[in-house]
Amino acid sequence: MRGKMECMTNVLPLAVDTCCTPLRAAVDAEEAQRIARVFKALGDPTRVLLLSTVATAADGEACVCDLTAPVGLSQPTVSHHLKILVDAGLLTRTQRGRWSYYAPVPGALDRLADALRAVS
Amino acid sequence: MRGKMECMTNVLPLAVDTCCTPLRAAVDAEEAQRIARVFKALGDPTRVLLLSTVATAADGEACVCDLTAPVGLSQPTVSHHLKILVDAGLLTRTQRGRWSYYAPVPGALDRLADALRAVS
DNA sequence: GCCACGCATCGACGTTTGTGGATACGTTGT
DNA sequence: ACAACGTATCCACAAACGTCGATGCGTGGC
Repeated sequence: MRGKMECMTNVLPLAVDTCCTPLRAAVDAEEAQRIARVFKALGDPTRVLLLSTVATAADGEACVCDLTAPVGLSQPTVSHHLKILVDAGLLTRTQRGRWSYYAPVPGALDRLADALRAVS
Repeated sequence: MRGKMECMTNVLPLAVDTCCTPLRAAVDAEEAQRIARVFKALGDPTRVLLLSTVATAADGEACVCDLTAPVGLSQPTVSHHLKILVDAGLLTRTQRGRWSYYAPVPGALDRLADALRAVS
């Protein structure tokens, strides 16, 4: 942008190149929305804690009753957060007996790190 | 969690090992909050688009007037989103003349990817 | 000194989000 | 069949968020 004199605002369409080059992102609006939806799922400390707790569990999975104590929230709230993580593609839910076991999706965080690199 | 009979809920403190092992996350509550704050900044499609637009700009920086058109929002709204990205440590702001130039913080996204790996 | 410009801040409004209590659903054991 | 248990869903509510118009602030040109 060296040598820029003024900005694109209120510039006639014919003189679009007299100012700044038209800026375009590496991702389009749809992909940005797709990426942001996953990031929003991790935009809450409770969900980061839940994801980390599930990922570091002994068998790589945990049921809801195991997760309420570590985060110190009620069971409906924990179920709510877990559902958001499942919808974001970060956790899976499998029901065995009366319990719902949540486990991390393999490679999901790696793909997220790749998406992070794709932004810039 | 194989051989689990019942959950930790309503279990006497003395019998804590009769059930599941007490779960602990790889990150504590404070680090989870620190990580979530950055992810929350990226949890909006407009901000993802803004970050990508700034990062892929010709000189690695862009002023506000260049960024309103790509996202199709008003100038106050764009300034608001840029401030959030700056507070999250993802962008820097430098004022030259009448313009405010925003540029990505080097290595910020890489450090975020590392934090992502530390979660699991 | 004055005006135009680019940007940040403020005030307001509708929407979304996080949370917990109450409740419904599916499963297990008796 | 029935009761107890673990979870998901529904409802309500306070708080936070995204957005824009109006306004204030600093800079540059006249």
